[in-house]
Amino acid sequence: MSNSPLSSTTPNLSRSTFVYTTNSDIFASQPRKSIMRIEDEIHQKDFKDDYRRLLVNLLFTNNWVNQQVMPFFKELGLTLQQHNVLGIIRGQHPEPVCFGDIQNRMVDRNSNVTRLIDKLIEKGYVTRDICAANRRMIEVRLTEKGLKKLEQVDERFPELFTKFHNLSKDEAVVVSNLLDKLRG
Amino acid sequence: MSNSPLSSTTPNLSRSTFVYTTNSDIFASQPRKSIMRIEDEIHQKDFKDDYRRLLVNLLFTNNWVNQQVMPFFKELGLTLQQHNVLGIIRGQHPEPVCFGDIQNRMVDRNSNVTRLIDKLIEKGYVTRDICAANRRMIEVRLTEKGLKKLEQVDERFPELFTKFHNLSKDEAVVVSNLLDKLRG
DNA sequence: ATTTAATACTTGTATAGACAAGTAATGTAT
DNA sequence: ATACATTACTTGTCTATACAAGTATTAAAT
Repeated sequence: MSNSPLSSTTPNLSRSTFVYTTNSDIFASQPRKSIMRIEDEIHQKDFKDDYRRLLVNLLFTNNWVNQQVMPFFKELGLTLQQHNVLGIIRGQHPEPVCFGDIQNRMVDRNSNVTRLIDKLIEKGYVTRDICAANRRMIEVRLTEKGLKKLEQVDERFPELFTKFHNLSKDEAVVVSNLLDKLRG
Repeated sequence: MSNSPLSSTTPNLSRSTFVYTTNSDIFASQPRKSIMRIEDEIHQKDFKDDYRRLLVNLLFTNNWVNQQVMPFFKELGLTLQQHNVLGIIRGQHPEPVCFGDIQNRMVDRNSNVTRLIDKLIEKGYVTRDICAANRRMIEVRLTEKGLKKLEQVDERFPELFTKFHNLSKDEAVVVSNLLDKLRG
């Protein structure tokens, strides 16, 4: 290696000694799983502020979540947003849904509903019609094909959730509730 | 309103009755703050699966976090990623850092370091030089201007963290640790 | 010494996100 | 009835992301 202060090739293996123990550890045949704390992940010594650590952890975790979720939906020929929208439309099925309601119920509300629906029409999963009662509005309906696709996703969902099984159900609930509280 | 099944104009006010209580509630002059659960946020009745609720909550919370954070950095003339990179470079200052190390330490590792650094050079916050010892590598260094900008951000950080004060410090630590555990 | 492989960064492209401006339909006020 | 405002969706533009292919330099193998 070079003698420069740069050090790109140093292997990225500095795992923390911080370990979550469980009662059954003594009997475990596998070595205890060490957890990569956010400080190690991004090579930062220590966060002065607990809220700062939380912020960075949320951002970092989001990237991790995306990496778990994106390939899952990609295999199924959907994006995360497209699946989200399909699910919303199914929630009202066989009644139609308008764009505004889709927008309000979306997880990512910055997404452009018009263009998302365009994609879903291309794929044959939904239809769009001008609403007779209010011609500004668009009625979006699920097709048979769209319903089938959603069922196909449902079947494979458990497989996706296993990626989250590092947390117990109770812990998952705790995180969810605290995230609700965080947003206020 | 129209008689169609569409209902875009129904006000979005269906707040949950689910409320976090504290010991001091009895003495509080303000009404207790009701929390918007993820089910209410996205108008979903109930999640069958705790892990599914967690997944949706993580995705939704990420959007919320971005909305808190983006305007903060925008006012300072930076993006979140640009600030992240500047911070990494400062971590080594006055030694240079190469692209690979920046990549490894970034919160969002999908970002294109080349183009991010280009932006930071445009703004005069960093310099880039070919590493003499290994001419494949680039030495990135912070300028005085870059250092000043980071200090300016530091000064205003507490203001950003107040957005997270719906959680106590202890709760923030709990969430952080559980997120570490989630990623495994 | 020359080929082959690996490393470190660059560039291209297709898609998605952020944000503002635009259009058409409807509601409201006089 | 007409003008003005609001609603609901559309379009444009700029930037960012995801992913793949490309270039230059160095390391390793024979």
